[in-house]
Amino acid sequence: MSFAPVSEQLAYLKKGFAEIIREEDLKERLTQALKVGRPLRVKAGFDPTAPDLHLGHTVLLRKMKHFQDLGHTVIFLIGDMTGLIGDPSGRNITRPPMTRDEIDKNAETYKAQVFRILDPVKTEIRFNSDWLAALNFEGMIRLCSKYTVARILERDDFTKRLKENSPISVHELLYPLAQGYDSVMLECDVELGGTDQKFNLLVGRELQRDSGQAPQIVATTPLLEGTDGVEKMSKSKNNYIGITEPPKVMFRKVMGISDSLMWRYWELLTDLPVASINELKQREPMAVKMELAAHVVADFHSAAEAKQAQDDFNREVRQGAEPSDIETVEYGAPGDIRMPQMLLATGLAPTRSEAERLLKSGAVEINSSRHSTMVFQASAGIYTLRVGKKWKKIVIA
RNA sequence: GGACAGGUGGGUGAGUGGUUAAAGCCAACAGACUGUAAAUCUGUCACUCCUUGCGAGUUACGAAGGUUCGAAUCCUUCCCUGUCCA
Repeated sequence: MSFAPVSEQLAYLKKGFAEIIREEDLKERLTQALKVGRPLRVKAGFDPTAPDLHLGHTVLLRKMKHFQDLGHTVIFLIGDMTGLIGDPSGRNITRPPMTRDEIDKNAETYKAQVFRILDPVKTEIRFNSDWLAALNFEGMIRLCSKYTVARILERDDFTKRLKENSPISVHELLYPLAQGYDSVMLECDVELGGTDQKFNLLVGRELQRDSGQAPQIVATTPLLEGTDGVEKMSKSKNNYIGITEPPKVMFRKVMGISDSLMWRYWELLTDLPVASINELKQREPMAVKMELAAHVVADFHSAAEAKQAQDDFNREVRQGAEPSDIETVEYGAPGDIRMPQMLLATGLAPTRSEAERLLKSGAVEINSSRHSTMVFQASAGIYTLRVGKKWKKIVIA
C-alpha cells in the first residue's frame, strides 16, 4: 500500500478538526505508517441511541472518510455495550439505559446508513460488546483499578452535576473507561469524536499507555448546531436534518436555518475551502443558502434531486403554490362534514382539540379560502385542504 | 442507620385548602409582515363530546390511600433525588 506524502496527508486531515492531540504525534504516526506501509487504525464510536443519522453525525463521518481517502483503516465502532450506559457527556441528567432490542435495531439502521458516506471496503464495523461482554466482574475490577475517581470526576459535566447536586450513577463513571478500553482492544492509532468526547478519548490514551501501547492520537470535530442554531443537533431536540430524509424535506430544512448559522454549515458540511466560503459572504444570502441546500441534498441524494428540490422550494414555499405531491384520501359522503374530526382523521391535526383551535385561529383553508367554522357542507368532489404547511386532498364521494 | 431538604404541564419555574387546566419565561403551533431566515406584532398551547358556547365531561401537580362541601396545597404509607452525620 502506498500513501501520499506526510505533509500532504496532514494538511488534508487537519481541516475541520477542532483540536488534535497532539498534532506532532499525528505527523510522526503518519510518517511511521508511510515507512512500514501500514495504514493507521482510526476509530470513531457511535452510540446506538439515535435510530437515524443526521447531519451532525456527518461532520465526523466526513473526517473518517478523509482518513479512508488517504488509505487508512477506519473502524466504525458501534457502542452496543456502552449504549447500555448511555454516554452522560454533555447532558446533566442520567439517561435511562436502553434495552437490548432497541440497541440491536438501531445498530442495524446505522449500518445501513453510514455507507452513504464511508467506503464499505475500507471500513471495519465492530461492536464493543464483543470484548466488553467478555469482561467479567474480575476484568471490570481490574479495569476500574487503573483510574481514579478524582480523575473521572474531573470531567466537566460530572463536576457540574456534582456542584448542582444532581445525581450521577456509578455506571456512568464507567463509560469513559469502557470507551478507553475499546481503544486498547482495537489498538487504535487515532480516535475521532466530537469535542464533547474529549475527556473520554483522552482516557483511551491513558489505558493504552498502561497496557504498553502507544497512546492514540485524539482528534475532535466541532459539534454542529441544530436547525435552531442554539443546541447541538440531535434527534431528541427535534432540530435535526436526517440524512435519509427526502430531498424536498432536506432542502426545506436547510433553507429554514438562520443566515448566520448557514456559514457554520458551509464550513462543516462541505469540503469547500475557507477562502471560497468567505467569498460567498459577499453575495446575497438567500441565493447562497439555496446553494448550500442543493449541496447538502446532492450529497445524500443526487444533483438531479437537488435541482428538483430547489424548484419545488421556489414554487411551493416561496410562491406558496400547491405542492405537487399532496396525498389524497377519501373522506365520507356529501353533506355536513364535521371539520375537527376530519382534520384529525386526515392527519392535518394531531388531536381534535388542536383541530378546533386551528379552525378558530383561521389556519385552515379549503380550496384556497379560509374556513373557520366547525361544519363544512360538502358536495361530491375533490377538495384541497391546507393547514399551515400541511396539505391534503380529500375525495368526497 | 439517623437528621434535613425536595419531587408541578415539552423545558424552566410560581403556586401552601376554594373562579387553578394550574402565573411568568422558553420552546412549539397558527396568523400578519418578509427574502427562506432574522426581528417584530397577534393568537393558541391536556383530552374528549356536542347545540362551538366566556358550553359540558374526563384526566393532570412522584405513587397509593385518607381528611374535607372542596387538595397541587393538610394527614398516612411507599418510591425517587440531594445534603449533612455515622
